[in-house]
Amino acid sequence: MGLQTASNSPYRYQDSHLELDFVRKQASLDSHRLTLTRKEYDLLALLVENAGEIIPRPVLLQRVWGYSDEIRTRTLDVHVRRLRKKLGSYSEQYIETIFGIGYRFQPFRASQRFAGLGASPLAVGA
Amino acid sequence: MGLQTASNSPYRYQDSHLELDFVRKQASLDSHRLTLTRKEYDLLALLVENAGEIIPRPVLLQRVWGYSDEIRTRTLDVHVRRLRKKLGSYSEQYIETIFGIGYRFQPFRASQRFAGLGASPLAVGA
DNA sequence: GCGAACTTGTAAAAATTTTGTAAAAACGGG
DNA sequence: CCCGTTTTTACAAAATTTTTACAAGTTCGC
Repeated sequence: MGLQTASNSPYRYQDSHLELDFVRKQASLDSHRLTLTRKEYDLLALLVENAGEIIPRPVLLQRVWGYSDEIRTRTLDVHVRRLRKKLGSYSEQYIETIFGIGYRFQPFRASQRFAGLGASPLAVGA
Repeated sequence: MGLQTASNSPYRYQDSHLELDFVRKQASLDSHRLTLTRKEYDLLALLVENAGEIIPRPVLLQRVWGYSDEIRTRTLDVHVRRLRKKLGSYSEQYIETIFGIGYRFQPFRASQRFAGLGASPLAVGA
């Protein structure tokens, strides 16, 4: 055995709609190639690599743009918007805005169910 | 491991219009001999050998010209242009510009590719 | 609930970067 | 020298990125 499927390779992300190849730096949505600019890809890749986790704005600006905390810019918002556009109807589910903090990528879930009865999905610790 | 169909030798590339003989270092388009200069051939051969893969500009400049990353030159662009000219009407399909990264040779296809992400070894690393 | 202060969304313009192109200059073997 | 090849130059065109300006949404104190 020892077979490693594409879906659990560390060089690749895959869910039912979105696919990312971190080596070739390419993404596809529903088996259709997504044409992303460099910055768009970098941003998406960083979010996807940390799927399920909130990435604060300063961290995104640091890791994708190399910006220190002092710089005031709206380019992150604009890039998020363009990414969402290219993600089409899934964008709302994929890229989540954490107000006052940053953004979070969530893997696709077929049924947008709330996380059971006990734990609130809003418990983000911020 | 890469399958090798019987019709293809590693010393030769062939699709419905373009043919390259890596041993004789000759190319032909629609069965008509292409007269390429040495650099033109080297560039085309490198692209074709990695068909379907993006080759970053620094890699092309290194492998064809021996240039290190510091050197600023436009000779790659000029050579790509001359290659495209000699490839005639197919040039747009064959040699693709990956903005901000490099170039990619695509084998001729009557209908444009639909596939998502294929697994392939050559790293982009840009 | 209301409103001020702050944050994010959005569209469009502006700025920047990258590539395309033509032509001239430089190179190099014969 | 010649002549074909290669490289540089200078500018145009294209693509990307950032900024700007304002709309819309959120938080929080009162």
